[in-house]
Amino acid sequence: MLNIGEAARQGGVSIETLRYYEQQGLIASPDRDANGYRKYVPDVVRRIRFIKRAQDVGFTLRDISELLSLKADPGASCSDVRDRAVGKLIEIKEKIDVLSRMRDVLSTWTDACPSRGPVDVCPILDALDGEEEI
Amino acid sequence: MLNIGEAARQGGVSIETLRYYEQQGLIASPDRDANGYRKYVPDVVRRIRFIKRAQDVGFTLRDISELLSLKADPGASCSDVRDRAVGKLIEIKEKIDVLSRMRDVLSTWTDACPSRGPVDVCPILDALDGEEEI
DNA sequence: CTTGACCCTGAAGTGGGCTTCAGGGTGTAG
DNA sequence: CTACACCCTGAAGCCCACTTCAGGGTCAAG
Repeated sequence: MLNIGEAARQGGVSIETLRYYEQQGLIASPDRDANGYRKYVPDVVRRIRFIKRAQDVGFTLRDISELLSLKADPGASCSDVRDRAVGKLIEIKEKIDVLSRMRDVLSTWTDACPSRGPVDVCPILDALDGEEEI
Repeated sequence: MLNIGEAARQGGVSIETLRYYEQQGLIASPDRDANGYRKYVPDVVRRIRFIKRAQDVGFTLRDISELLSLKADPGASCSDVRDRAVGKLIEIKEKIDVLSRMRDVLSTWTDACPSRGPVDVCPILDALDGEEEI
């Protein structure tokens, strides 16, 4: 059995984060010691890492909550999980598209800027101020 | 002269947003009519669009504030502006990199999922649960 | 007995960019 | 006169994932 500090260390999160996860229902409320301290089964570390890995690929805590429900539900199918992953993939691709467009515009602008001279002839400010649509 | 509704319409933002920009110092407090209504010079529309365009390429309102200060400062140089743009470009590229990695991992996972069968044999959940680092 | 590391709680704060709310005044058409 | 669109203010709420705060208890070493 692990106290919260040990569980946090092994899971790679802070103690506060762990309490937050519990409050959000991502981790079951553990039993308590006589002194009121949380006592975790070692398996909680696996759960924490699940959450972190899911976050690393873009899932929100709300998403992860759903994934954990599916994981625990014998009636759930693999395609339910895949659907969430595909949905997230689409979200991420959209974000990449938006950011790529920003990058392209900014690249054009920084390339156009001579990097010297006063701001009243700055092509970047001109672009921001101008009538042309991006 | 424009009242706030007209300025908002022409700038493509909401009235509340305009008041918020004023509060944040992005737009100068306009003169008021006898009834207390804001009266904008038509040029405010250009300012609003500057802000929106800058947001569109990834600048935060804080960044935009700085850009506007540079724009108004005769002592500022073009390279000051370019530096912010280059910094933002780097930020954006980093975000794209992070998202691209997420996309690649999720792609691998969704490709590996047969999309049928129960969740206890789901490769996506296995990956999230597993020991392998992403 | 004190120090220091650990644990507990509920509530509030953070950042970013708004939006919403509560409670009002103004202006004009019919 | 009434309906309706428009304007005003300050404060609070929203999302997300935490972090920080205030104020306290527990426990082992020296």
